Amino acid sequence: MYLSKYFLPVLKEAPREAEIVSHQLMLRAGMIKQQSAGIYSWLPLGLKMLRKVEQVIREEQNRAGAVEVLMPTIQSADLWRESGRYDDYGKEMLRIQDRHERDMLFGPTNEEMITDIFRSYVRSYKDLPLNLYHIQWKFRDEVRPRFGVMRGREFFMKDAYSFDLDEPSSRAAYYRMFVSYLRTFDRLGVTAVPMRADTGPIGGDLSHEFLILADTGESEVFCHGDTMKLPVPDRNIDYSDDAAIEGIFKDWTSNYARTDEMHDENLWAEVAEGDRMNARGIEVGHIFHFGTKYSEPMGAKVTGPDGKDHDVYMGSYGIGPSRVVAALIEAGHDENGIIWPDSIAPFDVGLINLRVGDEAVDSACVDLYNQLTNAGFDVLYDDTDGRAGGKFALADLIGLPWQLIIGPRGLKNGEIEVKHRATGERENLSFEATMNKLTAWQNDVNERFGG
RNA sequence: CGGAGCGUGGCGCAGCCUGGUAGCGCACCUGGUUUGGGACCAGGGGGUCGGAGGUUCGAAUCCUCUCGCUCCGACCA
Repeated sequence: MYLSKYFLPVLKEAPREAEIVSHQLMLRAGMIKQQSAGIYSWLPLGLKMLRKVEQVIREEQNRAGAVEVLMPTIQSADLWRESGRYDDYGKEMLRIQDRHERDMLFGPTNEEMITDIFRSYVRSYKDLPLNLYHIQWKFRDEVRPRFGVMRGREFFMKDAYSFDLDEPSSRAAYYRMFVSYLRTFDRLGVTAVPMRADTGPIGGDLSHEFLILADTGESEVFCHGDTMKLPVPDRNIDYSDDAAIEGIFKDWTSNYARTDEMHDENLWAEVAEGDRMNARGIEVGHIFHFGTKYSEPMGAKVTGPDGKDHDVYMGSYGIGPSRVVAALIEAGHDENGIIWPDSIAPFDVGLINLRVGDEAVDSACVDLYNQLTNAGFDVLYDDTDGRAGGKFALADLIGLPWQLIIGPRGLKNGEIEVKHRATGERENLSFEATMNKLTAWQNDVNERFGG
């Protein structure tokens, strides 16, 4: 992408209303624009990140055996009356009427609708297990939206729903999603820790939250240090091996790990002092196992091997990609701007032309741009007629992993200045050495984080 | 929903207390000089001061109402 043809409206100063760093940086980097309290437009750079996060989540859901659907944002109130939640959900649900004065709502979640889909088609236990998910905008009319897209009213969420014949198989489905979340956050290049969670108004008896660790996180995290050292299963994981999956779940949940909400000082005291880890985190995922809470009132049954009808056991599994984007920034930034993880930056490389209009520099940049693009790199080429300082500031602000700086001075020696955003390391390399370095990096990233 | 605060060119702010017809920095446009870490000179465009009503000869400024936004608390991916 040529910067001159892109739409990247950066701000030198952060708008006053932005208090936390991710919100400030998202506004400054031209990723989002607020339209109303808790409601945002996603501009090209922000959308690019949102899509990348979404895609990682999708790949890991698919790998774990979930099947993607897409349900509408607008739902009929009737479904919610069946489950009893139309009255229970309260003011957080945005209620609207259509022209025929039918009661509708902007979906805050989709348990009812997915249960309706399920009961419309599935009759036999032979069709189970089934896990359907979608990635769709949700609306919750929060009393107090804040922190940019971190707590918006409209937000993007991946929500998966599992259906099983009985409780043991339903728990197995829960464990699969648990493990899939471990892999998802690992691929997103962040440390996310599962914590035992309150099941809340949604009900159920088994629930975990996943928190991305960041100093600026809202939740206080108490966990056993060993949890941080556990290996995340690699891409060859076999999700059909229930015992192995349950083993991973047990490894990750045997140690104490809770947020301030569920914290128990007595249990915490039992953790050896040297093992206690106290940190802050941002909740980005939440999974629930809730049995027949919705299937029973809504009549979602299958015929079992015994020839009788059984209410299906369900669980739901959410990750908010829009919040994840903000959390990545909270977890990775410095005074100059964003530092994206290697695995999930909006572009791989920023190519900076220090002397636009100089024939030699221009053609060197274009050649390198084409070469990199052909090699599979996503490159943002700063071909604008700006000054060096401004270009460097922009590159640091949007936080691409690599900056390739080409100007007349270095070009005389056939060299490019190669800067790594995360470490600040810079070196002068030949064009060939630059390609080799980036290719090695790309291979390493694919190896560690690739699907 | 309780408490606090803020709305003045695109962004950041001053002016308000003590009414006199809107200003600064950045950004933007034109010309020129520059060009390796947010240049300089000259010229220029853009705001009915969130909205409505009131007081007054006169309102960004005082009064009333209203809308929007932010922060703290209770709740949430």
